[in-house]
Amino acid sequence: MKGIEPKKTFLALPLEKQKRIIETAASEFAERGFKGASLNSIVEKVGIAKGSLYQYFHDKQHLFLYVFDYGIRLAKGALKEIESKEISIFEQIRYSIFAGFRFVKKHPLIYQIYLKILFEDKVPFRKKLIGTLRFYSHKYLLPLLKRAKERGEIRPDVDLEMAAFMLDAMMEKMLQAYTLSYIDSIGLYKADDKTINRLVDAWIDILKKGLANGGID
Amino acid sequence: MKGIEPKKTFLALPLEKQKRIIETAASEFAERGFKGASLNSIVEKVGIAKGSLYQYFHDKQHLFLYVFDYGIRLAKGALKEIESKEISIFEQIRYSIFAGFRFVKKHPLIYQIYLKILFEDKVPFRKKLIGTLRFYSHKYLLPLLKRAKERGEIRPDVDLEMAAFMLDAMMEKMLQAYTLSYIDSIGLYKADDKTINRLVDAWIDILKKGLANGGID
DNA sequence: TTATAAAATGACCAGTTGGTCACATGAAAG
DNA sequence: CTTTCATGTGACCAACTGGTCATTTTATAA
Repeated sequence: MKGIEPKKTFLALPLEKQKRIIETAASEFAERGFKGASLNSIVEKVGIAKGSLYQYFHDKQHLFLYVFDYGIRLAKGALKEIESKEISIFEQIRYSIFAGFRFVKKHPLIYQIYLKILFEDKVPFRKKLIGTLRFYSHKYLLPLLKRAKERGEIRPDVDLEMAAFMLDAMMEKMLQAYTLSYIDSIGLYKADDKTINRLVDAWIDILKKGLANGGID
Repeated sequence: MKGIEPKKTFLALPLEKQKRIIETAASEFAERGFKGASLNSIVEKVGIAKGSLYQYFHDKQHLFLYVFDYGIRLAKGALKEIESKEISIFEQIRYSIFAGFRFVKKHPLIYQIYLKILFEDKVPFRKKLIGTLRFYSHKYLLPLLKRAKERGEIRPDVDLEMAAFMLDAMMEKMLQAYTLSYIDSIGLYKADDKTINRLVDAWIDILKKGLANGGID
């Protein structure tokens, strides 16, 4: 899905106008999803004719893919190279969730588009699109966990596939709770850094030690 | 949101016809969400005139709420009274996730509707609707955890609010992975009971003991 | 059988959608 | 100044949407 190009006409536009079009479209897709987004609404808000939009993009899908790809490029490297750092797995996890919060704070629209299309009907290339934005995927987490196990930071009998799945589920839900009030139940919605820190601390503590009382079991 | 009633005309219909209408509508909402669902498509599949649908329900929203409510009634008591059982918190959690799997197996359409409207734009009464289907909510989990802590099954310094949030996130994701292939990464998608058992065992193990090596930290 | 009420029907409506295209505008080239 | 050509435009299109309603069909009652 890399490198979606608009028509040349669009690239000839003043950068300011390009930006206005992209951001207006992103806002529309974030609010209404792919199918629900209205091109009429977009051109009206931007202040251009409908025909002009079709000088820039072949169709709705082309515009959508370009907007998403544009967002991805902005976010590039959000999680870059945490792996290489010489810190414990739990510090790596902490860095990862902070990176996620930083991303949804800085690019709320692209994250909202991601949420909209997660379960939406017949979104073009959904699997590929959400794949590019799921930083907490197996592909990312599993190597971290494996190396941690080799270093002895993780119990040798832990099922790492399951551990990655669990981390993914919890981190994703935290970002959702930060973004949508009706998902939140622990005060994460638009929380300040101090609150986030406190919650992440509590989270990591349970991650490390588990819930059970009395050491091993 | 309890007790959504259709018009009397609908209730006078043969039960078989009622069922056909509800199930066809449920299938349409499950596939396309609230806004995306087409009444034309529904009446065509059922084989009735458009006007007839409006003899049964006031409008699209009324039909939607009735279909959802109907699904809820079927599912009623899926998690009933686990709390009262004299088993450990981890057995209670195990029962809870099994109850969830049983539900999405038995009523896949209503669960798919739930997923569709989770992030959809402007769904009527979304918060209330998803509230009725989120069995793993704070309201349900927190009392369980509190009693478990009092019984000494959970470490006394565990943040129970966070623990409930974590359990919610992971259990929800398991049901999603069971339902949608593109969410799954550990072989949960439409998994058989044996596989589910194995995965739940691995999950509970990590829940209890945590990830960290070496007991307390 | 007839009269009355209830329910089923589908043509129709206004509104919206994504997309098109003949034309107007403007800038550059000769 | 004129010609050429890329860009901008918005009326227009067919396809669809949720919703209406005069009319017909069916069931009930007298």
